[in-house]
Amino acid sequence: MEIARKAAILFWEKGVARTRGEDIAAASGLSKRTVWRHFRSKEACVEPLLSATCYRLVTWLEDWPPSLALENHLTQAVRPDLQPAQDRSDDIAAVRLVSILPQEPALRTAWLMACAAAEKDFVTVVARRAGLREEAFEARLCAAAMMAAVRVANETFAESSVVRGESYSLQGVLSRLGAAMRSAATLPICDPVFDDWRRATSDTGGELQ
Amino acid sequence: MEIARKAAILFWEKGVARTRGEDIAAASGLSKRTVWRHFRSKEACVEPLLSATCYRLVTWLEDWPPSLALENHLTQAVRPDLQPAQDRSDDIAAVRLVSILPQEPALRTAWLMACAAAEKDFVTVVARRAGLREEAFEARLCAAAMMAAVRVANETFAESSVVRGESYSLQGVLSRLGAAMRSAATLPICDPVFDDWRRATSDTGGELQ
DNA sequence: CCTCACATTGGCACTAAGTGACAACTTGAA
DNA sequence: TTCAAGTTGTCACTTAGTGCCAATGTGAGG
Repeated sequence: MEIARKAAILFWEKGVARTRGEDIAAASGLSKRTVWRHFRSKEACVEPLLSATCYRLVTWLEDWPPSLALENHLTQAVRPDLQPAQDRSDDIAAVRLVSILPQEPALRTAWLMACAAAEKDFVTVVARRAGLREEAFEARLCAAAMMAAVRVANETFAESSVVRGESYSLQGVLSRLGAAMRSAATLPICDPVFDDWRRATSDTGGELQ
Repeated sequence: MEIARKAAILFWEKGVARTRGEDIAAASGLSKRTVWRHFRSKEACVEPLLSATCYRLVTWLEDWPPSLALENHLTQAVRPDLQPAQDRSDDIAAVRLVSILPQEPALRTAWLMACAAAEKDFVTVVARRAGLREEAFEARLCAAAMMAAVRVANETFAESSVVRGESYSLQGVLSRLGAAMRSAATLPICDPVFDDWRRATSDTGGELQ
């Protein structure tokens, strides 16, 4: 993670092409060998940072009470003043990287991989809330569609905030994010969920496997 | 594209790690230099093949008449007997690659990039059908969610057909695909679309943009 | 038929990414 | 203390990927 932060700074300042693996290693105070032991590739070095922003959402949603709607949980449980400063600066670094995706095609692979990793874990949240098994096609589909919404919202947000210099409050971002996720959801999990509904559908779910 | 076909065979037979760029070049009857001129990386060599399957869907949907529902267009316009043999064998190669994604993490980047490329073009189809501009957030969101559905359906299909050896008809695959896309769509474009509805909503769309 | 412009390819030297093997150094439990 | 296991560094090595220039193909205009 420390490596990821250093790599993000270098990528942002010098561009990906002008940053060598050796530079990342030096900036992290490690040997080249150690960097390659941790990451498959140069671009993958920033994946933990990119994943972190996505995972943060997943984490927030992991303790999403069944009785609350998505937007209510997001805006109530996530208190801007309680977010660690580290997280905040990581988010900024991640958003910066996302904002230069169009100029840095190599970074896109890292971004997509980060989203894919978060999606994988998000399946668990979706499956639990919908009362489905994690392998159920319906659960995977819903998680993928919702994460796609998160991805596009992030990309749009990154462009408008970094490139066009507009600024947003965390609450504003969260409500847009919530709206996007809700509209993309393929299962009725964004509204409060009740056990009797779950029980009624859990054995029919996942017919495509 | 020829390169992509040869690379896919090698990746499938020997695995990605055991296939060198030189091997791909030799199999294609080209020099190493030329291969690197066409592709950013070893894994990217198979992107055209992976994109092709995704693009095929996009292409089919490009002449999707406004008056038809998604499933009707797919099952009517796509005649299994009219599909070129080349396309069919490309599809098989692509599905094989998708089926080994869990064992070949390096391939996942190529797969995600291919989906992202198709998504970009799919935005056009969605925007036209919804009467939105291509830059509209709502259009990008819908395209992303639907392409996520296509991706997950493909992954699920690849697993069950290649790994578990089940077989499907093209019609069956298309109807599942159509159902997945419909459920992921965030705009009402899967049902027949009428101009008056489009006109009524086209100027309010894309408010986040 | 020539030839000039332009695009595609190959060859070669080179840089940088990434790996294998082994030794040194922790760290924690017995 | 000692042993085992995990982490890091060094060094040699392979492979990915680029820069540069020459060679070849290809089509338009003379």
